[in-house]
Amino acid sequence: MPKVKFWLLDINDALIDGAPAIRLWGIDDAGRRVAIWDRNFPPRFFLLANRGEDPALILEGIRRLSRELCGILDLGLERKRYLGEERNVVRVVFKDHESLAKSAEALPNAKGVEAVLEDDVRFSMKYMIDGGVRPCSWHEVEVQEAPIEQSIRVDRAYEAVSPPRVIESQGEGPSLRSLAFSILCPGSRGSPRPSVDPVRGIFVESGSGEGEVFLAEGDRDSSAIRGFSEFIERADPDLIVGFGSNRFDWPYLMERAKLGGIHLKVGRGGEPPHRSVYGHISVTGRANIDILNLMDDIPEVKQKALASLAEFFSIIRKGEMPDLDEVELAREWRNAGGREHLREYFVKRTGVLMKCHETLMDFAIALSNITGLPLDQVAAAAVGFRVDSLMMRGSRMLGELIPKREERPHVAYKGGMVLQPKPGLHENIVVLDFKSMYPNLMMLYNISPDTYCPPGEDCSEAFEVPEVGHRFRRGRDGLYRAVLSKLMEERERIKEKLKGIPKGDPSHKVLAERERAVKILLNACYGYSGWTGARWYSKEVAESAAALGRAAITKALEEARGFGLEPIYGDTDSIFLKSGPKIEEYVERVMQETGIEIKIDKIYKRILFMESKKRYAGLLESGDLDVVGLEAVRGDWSGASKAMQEGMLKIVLSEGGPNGALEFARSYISDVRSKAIPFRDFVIWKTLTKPMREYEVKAPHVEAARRLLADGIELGPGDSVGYVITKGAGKIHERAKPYAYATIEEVDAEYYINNQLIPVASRILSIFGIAVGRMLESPG
DNA sequence: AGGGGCTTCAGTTCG
DNA sequence: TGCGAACTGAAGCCCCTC
Repeated sequence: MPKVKFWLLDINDALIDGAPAIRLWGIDDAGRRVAIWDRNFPPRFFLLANRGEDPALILEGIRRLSRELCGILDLGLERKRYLGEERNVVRVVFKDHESLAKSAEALPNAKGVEAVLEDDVRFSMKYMIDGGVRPCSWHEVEVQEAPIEQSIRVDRAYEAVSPPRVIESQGEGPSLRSLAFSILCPGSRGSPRPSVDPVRGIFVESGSGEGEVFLAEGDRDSSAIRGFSEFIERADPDLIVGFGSNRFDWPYLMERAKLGGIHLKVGRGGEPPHRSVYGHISVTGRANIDILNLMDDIPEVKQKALASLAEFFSIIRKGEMPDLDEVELAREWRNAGGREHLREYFVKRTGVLMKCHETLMDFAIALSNITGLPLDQVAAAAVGFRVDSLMMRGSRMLGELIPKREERPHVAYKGGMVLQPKPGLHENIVVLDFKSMYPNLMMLYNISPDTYCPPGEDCSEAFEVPEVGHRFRRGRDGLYRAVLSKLMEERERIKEKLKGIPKGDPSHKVLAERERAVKILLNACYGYSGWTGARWYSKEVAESAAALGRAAITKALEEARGFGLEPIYGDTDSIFLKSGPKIEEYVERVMQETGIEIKIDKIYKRILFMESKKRYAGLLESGDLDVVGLEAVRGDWSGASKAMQEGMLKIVLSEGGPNGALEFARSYISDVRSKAIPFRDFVIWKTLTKPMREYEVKAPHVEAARRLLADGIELGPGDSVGYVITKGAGKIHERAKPYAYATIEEVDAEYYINNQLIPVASRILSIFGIAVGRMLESPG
C-alpha cells in the first residue's frame, strides 16, 4: 500500500454518498498540495453508566431499541475515567451525524445512563483527538490513489486506508504560499453598507511581493470581485491573510458577491467562504487568518490597528502609515486626488499586512500544533478554547472522558496577594519571581479537577490546601499535572535547542515563537481552571492554586527578615527587596521552604513607588526606564499626559529628587496651554465594551460614539473611540467630540491641564511633599 | 442651585 | 468566549447649605 507524508493544513468534515467522512488538506514532502479522504471514522459518543449499574444491561437496552434508533453501527463496553474515577461506559458508533444527534437527545434519559459524553465535540476535532492527528504536523498515512474530482484544486487526491500517524520531530514545516488582501469600501453615508456601497478596490499581495489591484468600474464592482476570486484560484494560496477580515472584508465581499450574483470560488473545492466556529470565516482547504485576532496575543500593542502592530515590529517607522478610520476614508474618497492617494495607501497597507503576517506566522503555527486547533481556528479562538483543546488532547493520554461544556453561574474566589508598597524612592531593589508559580504549584500538589476529593469522601493521604481546606489525591497524575508537565518539558527542550542556534537563523525564530506559544498556554491554565465555561472548570482547583500562591509569597516575606532583607512591595508571585549580601542564601531557603523555584528577575538601581499598588517606575541596571501600570503605559490617557509623565519619571529617577521634574511639568503644561504639541496628543482612546444601546451612563467616549452613530458610523463592542474634549460649558461628556470631527483650535487645553496633567504630575510630586495645587495651573 | 462626599459604572492594567 | 486585585475618572446620587 503506498504511503504519503503530509503536513496538515486544514481539516473539514463532509459527506460521501451520504456517509460521514473527513477531508484532510495538506502539503506532501515534495511540496504538492494534497487532499485525503478518510471514511474510516464514523461518528461516536460514550454513554456513562450510573455507578453500580451493569453496563451490559444498558447495552442490551440499546440493542433492543436500535430498531427505532437505527443507524448504530457498533456498540461496545469500555472502562474509562471520568473526572478521575474509573467508570463503565458504552461506546456507541453511528453511521451518520443525524443518527448520533437523535440518540444524543434520547439516551440521556435511558435507564441506568448518567450522561451522554463527547457528542458535543466537533466531529473533525474528535477525529483528530481520537486518532492522534495534529494540525501543522507531519503525518504518514497509507493510501490508495483516488481520482481528483474536477472541482478540487490539488495536485494529488487520496483515500486513507488506515489512520494517519504523526511523525515525531520531522523538523520544519513546508514552505507555505500566502496571500494578503484588503478591500477599500468608503461609505457614501456613514459606515459602508454592502447594500449600497460597492467595493471600490481589492488589493492583494502574494508572498513573493507581487501585488495585484482589482478596481471597480464606476459603481460596478462585479468584475473586481470576480477578478479577486479568480486570482485566488490561480495563485492557490495556503494562507489567506487579512486585517479585520473575519468581521469586515469577508462578510462584505460575500454580501456584494451575493448581490452581484458572483460565485466566490475561493476554497480548494471551489467553495465560497463560510462562517465557522469562533465567529471566523473559513475557506476550505486553506487557512484564512485574521491578523487582528492574533494581535490579542501581543498585549504590548495597545491600539488594535495595523499601523500600531507594524510599528511594534519595526516594519514601518512611527507615523509612516496612518490608520484611517471610516470618516477619514470617506472624506479622502471625496477629495480631489484622494482616490489616487487611497489606492497608494491600500497597496502599501497590503504589503505591510503581508510583512506582519510573516512575522506572526511561526507563532500561530506553533499554537495550532500544540493546542490541536486547526490553524485558521486557533487564531480566532479565545484563550479558554485554546486551553480546552489542549486539555482534550491531554485527557486522551490518561484515558479520561471529555466532560460536557456547561453553562454555569459565575462564582468568585480569592486571588493573588498584593502588598502595599512603601512610597518614595528606593535604591538597589531586587525583584524576585517565583518561576511559573501557578503551573508549578498545581503540578507540585497535583491540583486538578480529576484529583479533587470532595468533603466527606475518604481520600487517604490526600494533600490539604492551607487556608481553603480543599483536598487533592496524590499518586496518579491529574490532568492538569499531565498537561502542564508536558508543556514545561517542551519549554525546557526548546530552550536547550535554542542555545545551539545563532539568533539570526530562521529556525531560531521558529523555536523562539514556539516557546512563546508554550509560555502563553502555561500561564493560561490557572485562569482556565476558574473559567466557568471550561470543560474542566473547577472553582476548588483555581481557589487552591491561588491559596498556595498566597502561602508561598507569605513564606517568602517571612523569611526575608531573617536574612536582613527589607520587602518594599510584592504582587502575586514577586517580591521587591532592598538588596543585601545574603540574597543568594535567601533564595536557596525560599526554594527549600516552598518547593518552587525563585529567581532574580530584575534589579532596579532606583525605583519610585506612589501610594498605589500595581503602579511604579524604576531605572534598571541597563539604564532603561521601566514603567509599570502608570498612565504612561496605559492606552486610555492622552498622549500629552503620557509624555509628561514619562519625562517627569526619567528626571526624578535619574536625579533622585523632584525639582527637575517640577520644572519639566511646568514647562510641559505651558506647551499644552499654548497648544505647542501635536493634535493627536490630545486624543483619548477608549474601547466600547458593549452595544451602544446598553449604556446607561453618559460617559465621554460613549457620547463621542453617539455623535458618530448619528452620522451612520456603526460602532459596537471592541471598537475604539478616539475623542478630544472641546471648549465650552457643560459636562465633560457634552464636550467630547470624535477626533476626526475636531480641530486643535476647539480643544479645551484647560481640561487637559486640570484633568489629565495635574493629577498625573501631583501623584509624583506629592511623594516628595510638594503640594501642587495651583502651582502648575498658571505659567510662572 | 451648587458643592461635598459617597457609590456605581466603565475601562484598563498587573501578575 | 482565562482569573482576581487594583486603580482611576466621570457620572449619578444624597444631603446639606444658601
